Amino acid sequence: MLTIGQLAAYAGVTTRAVRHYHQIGLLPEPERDASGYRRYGAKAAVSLIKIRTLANAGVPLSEIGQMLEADASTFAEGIERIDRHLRDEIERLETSRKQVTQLIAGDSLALPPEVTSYLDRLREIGTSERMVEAERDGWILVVARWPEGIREMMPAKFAHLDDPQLVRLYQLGSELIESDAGDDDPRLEEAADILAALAEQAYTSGEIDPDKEARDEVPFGLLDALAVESDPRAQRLLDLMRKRGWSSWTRTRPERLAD
Amino acid sequence: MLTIGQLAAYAGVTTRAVRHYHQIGLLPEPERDASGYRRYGAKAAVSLIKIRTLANAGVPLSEIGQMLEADASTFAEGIERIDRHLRDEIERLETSRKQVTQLIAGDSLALPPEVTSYLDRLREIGTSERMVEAERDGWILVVARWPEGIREMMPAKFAHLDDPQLVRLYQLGSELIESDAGDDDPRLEEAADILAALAEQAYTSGEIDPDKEARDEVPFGLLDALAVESDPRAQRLLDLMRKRGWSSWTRTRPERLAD
DNA sequence: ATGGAGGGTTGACGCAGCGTCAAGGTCAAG
DNA sequence: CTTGACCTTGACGCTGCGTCAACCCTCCAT
Repeated sequence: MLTIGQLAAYAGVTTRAVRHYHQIGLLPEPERDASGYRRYGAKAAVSLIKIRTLANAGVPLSEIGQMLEADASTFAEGIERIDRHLRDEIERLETSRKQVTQLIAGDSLALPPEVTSYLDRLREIGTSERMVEAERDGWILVVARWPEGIREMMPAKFAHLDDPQLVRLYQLGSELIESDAGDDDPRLEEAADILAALAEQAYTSGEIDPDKEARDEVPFGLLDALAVESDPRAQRLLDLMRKRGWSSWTRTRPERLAD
Repeated sequence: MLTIGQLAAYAGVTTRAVRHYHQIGLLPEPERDASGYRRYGAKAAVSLIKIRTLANAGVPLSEIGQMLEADASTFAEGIERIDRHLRDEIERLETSRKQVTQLIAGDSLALPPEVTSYLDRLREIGTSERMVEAERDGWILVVARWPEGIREMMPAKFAHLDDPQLVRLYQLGSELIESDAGDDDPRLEEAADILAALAEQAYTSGEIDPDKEARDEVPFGLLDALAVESDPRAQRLLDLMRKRGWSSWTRTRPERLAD
């Protein structure tokens, strides 16, 4: 006759686990000896080992009881379910692992490689680190909203970097964000002019679909808000854009107000 | 400004999750509006998305806060840890899956294929189903104790089945276990004779190492107990073996009492 | 103005599978 | 007789939220 400790050791589990199985009725409570100790026979050891085998395989304890009582075909059916579940779980972890290894590269937290390359390009053209970080956070919001569409829009974004206007814009942004210039800095006007010009280009070339963007206002609002939260002077930039007939600098759609 | 529901929807989580992150201090509580509603800015959305990215990757919430604050090298180190953990987890599940698919074959619950083949062989030589089940439970105990050694001992076991004595023994066992014969059935004596002869053979041929087995009494005791629990008449068999100078039928070692 | 739908608020319990005290009683050995 | 290793029950803790409950707020249609 085994004590609970011996039984547990034999099956390679803790005594707490055994008592837990008793509590949930998975393993029947054995007889007690004179002093109230549980005393186990060999069948208990066999049962416990079977239980652990299924539990190690990921079967929830609540199902193990039925599985051990089931006939062959029901059992096989249960096994099938378990196996599917295990496959799904493994797949989930595999994709997690892929994402995690991408995280090792600095910016890629929550960002696909295309976008991190874009950020690296920004650094190459002299964009300041804080500006890149602001840009990165913006992309995080964009990717969260259009995880699929991101791939198709990136080539155009890269191409855009050949435009000296855009390069100048990032330069202005870098200077401003690093400086303590006030709301009245003339570079804000210059930035607004460039933004308006770029918006005009994009709009007339049909690159922007106002209807499409109208249906998805939230992210644009968030992007504007993010800019202002990152640097309050962005508010002034938004105002300047509105004066020029654009509802915001990220939501490049002419407003009715412009009428 | 977003409500908690809008924020949650944007990041693809539930409001409960967001509130949970507040509770544990992972996401700072935002300002409230006049009616006490939480109002979120864009930075909260960015933070929440970052949090979910790490959480989806399997990072415990308790570590995410530090990881997001950490510098690049500390972050990379954390990622490394996470990745190792993911690898281990995947491996664990893979082995579970292997075990589970083996379970589909009937007897293999907690048993390696060598043993299930052995059980199938027993069926072929006419061993009754209940006898096979008893044998199977015995093997479960054996495998639990010597998971490594099982592979090397099985060939000898298979070879043993060529011995007509052993075949007869399983036949006797099958008959007895299926019948309601009493303690005085002469077949018990016959079985004891065979067992004693086999034990003698094994002992003189050096197949058994008494010292080795002495160090590991528990499993032998369990096997004896299992037999008796499966069929009380096994007790009589044990007694008969003891009379013949063997301490039990599974623990094939001569006792001092035999002096 | 009213009522209902669909938000929001805090508080609390529930889940799986045990780990881990706490506060004792028991057993075997020296 | 003591000591240390075991046993007993009971209860809380952990992770990451899900799910009531009971109530308040806002907006829209009537």
